[in-house]
Amino acid sequence: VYSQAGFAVGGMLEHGGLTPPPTAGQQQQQQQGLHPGEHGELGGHHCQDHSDEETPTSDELEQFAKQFKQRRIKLGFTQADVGLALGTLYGNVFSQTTICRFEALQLSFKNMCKLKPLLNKWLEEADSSTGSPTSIDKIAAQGRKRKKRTSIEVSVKGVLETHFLKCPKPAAQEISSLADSLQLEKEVVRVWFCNRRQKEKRMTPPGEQQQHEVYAHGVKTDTACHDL
Amino acid sequence: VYSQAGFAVGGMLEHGGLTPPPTAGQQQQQQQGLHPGEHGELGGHHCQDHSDEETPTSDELEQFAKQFKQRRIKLGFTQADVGLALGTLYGNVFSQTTICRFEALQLSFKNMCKLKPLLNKWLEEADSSTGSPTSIDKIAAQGRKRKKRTSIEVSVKGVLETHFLKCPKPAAQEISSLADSLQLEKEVVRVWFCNRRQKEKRMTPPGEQQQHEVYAHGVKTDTACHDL
DNA sequence: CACATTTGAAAGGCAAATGGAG
DNA sequence: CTCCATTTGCCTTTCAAATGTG
Repeated sequence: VYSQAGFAVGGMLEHGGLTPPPTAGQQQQQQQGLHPGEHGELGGHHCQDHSDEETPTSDELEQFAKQFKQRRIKLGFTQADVGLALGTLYGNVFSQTTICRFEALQLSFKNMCKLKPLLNKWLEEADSSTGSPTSIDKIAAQGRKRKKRTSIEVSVKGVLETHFLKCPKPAAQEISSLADSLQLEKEVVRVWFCNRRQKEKRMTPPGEQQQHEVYAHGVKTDTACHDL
Repeated sequence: VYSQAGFAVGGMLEHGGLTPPPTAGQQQQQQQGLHPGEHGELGGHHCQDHSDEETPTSDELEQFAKQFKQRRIKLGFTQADVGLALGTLYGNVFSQTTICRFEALQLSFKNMCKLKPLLNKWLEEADSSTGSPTSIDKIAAQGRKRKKRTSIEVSVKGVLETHFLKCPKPAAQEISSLADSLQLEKEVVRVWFCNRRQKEKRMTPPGEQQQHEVYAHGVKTDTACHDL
């Protein structure tokens, strides 16, 4: 949705090496997500960076992202390849989506800063081993840190939704039995309700005040929804 | 015949603690009855039915796709996983996108017919090996058949586009030198022009009479574009 | 738990690759 | 080789699952 108007079609046809972006006269529209400015707000604790890397500026990030993409493509890797490689190399897999966002500068500033070192490392790695384009040992990375995202079936979602309407805040026990009957982990169901509530919140503000259901009972802090 | 009747599959002994089938609430579709009857929808095709597999009807495909998705999810695989697995199993990798399209019935009838057997095979495989969730030997599939899609950089595209405007039908030699200067395979460039021409065609028909640019030179059927 | 944020599975757009016919 | 139809995938985007913080 963002215009991403930045591409200056420089006729640069460098081969082999890659020239740092032209820096030709550019206007560069305002960045939407990157505002490095305020990391001092919560008591002066600056981004703890390794000695070798300090908090980059938005411009640096932008430059890096651009170059990263260029090289990646030149080396013949897809975003997905990179995401996977990060896992095999540093035990921290990422999805193609995340790499995409990084390249498009669609992550938060903090998030960008966090990923940059990793990607930079990968880039060096990939670059150096250009000579050996052989099997980039795709040994599956086992050290997966984040839980794999669960896909919830449409029909199952329907059931959950129904329950939510009846009781947006089920007690632990109810969650258990629900999870049980749906063959889902209890944790997944619990989180689903949390997220569902968040969603409800997000959607309500705009004028709509469907207050009947929610506090008609007068009970508020209670988790009572005993009727199923 | 596909033993698709087994969806309900109560069995699956899961030491983990999974409870048998839900059976609660409405049970989604449960009719397994195949309707070998009506055929002839989706155009009068005549799918080459191999000896072992009958050409499925649209309904059958729909049923299969639906069940396929359900089981895939239940087994905890992503579309991407499946695509990859097809490669390791039968040397025919597919992207997540394709699996997605299959499930959503967004492929041509012929295409659906072609993929169904493969997916069915995978499904059986995956199903049976439920007990051994161990490393699903993701040995990279070597037998890649289709060439990996080349990503063409934005700036490079710009250059190609420029050339196209000057000469939509460059001679082999020109293609060579162009490919050379852009560091792309000649074949990639050739195909790019082919595809570009197709695109041009697609966009023109609707009343557009964009004759100015194209044949301003007066040369039309000629492949002459000697001025670069 | 609420709320903010990170992150990914699936789906959509466009086009790269393929195959058949001339 | 071309054109053209078709298959197929890279990148993108949406919605929400998972995680982090108070």
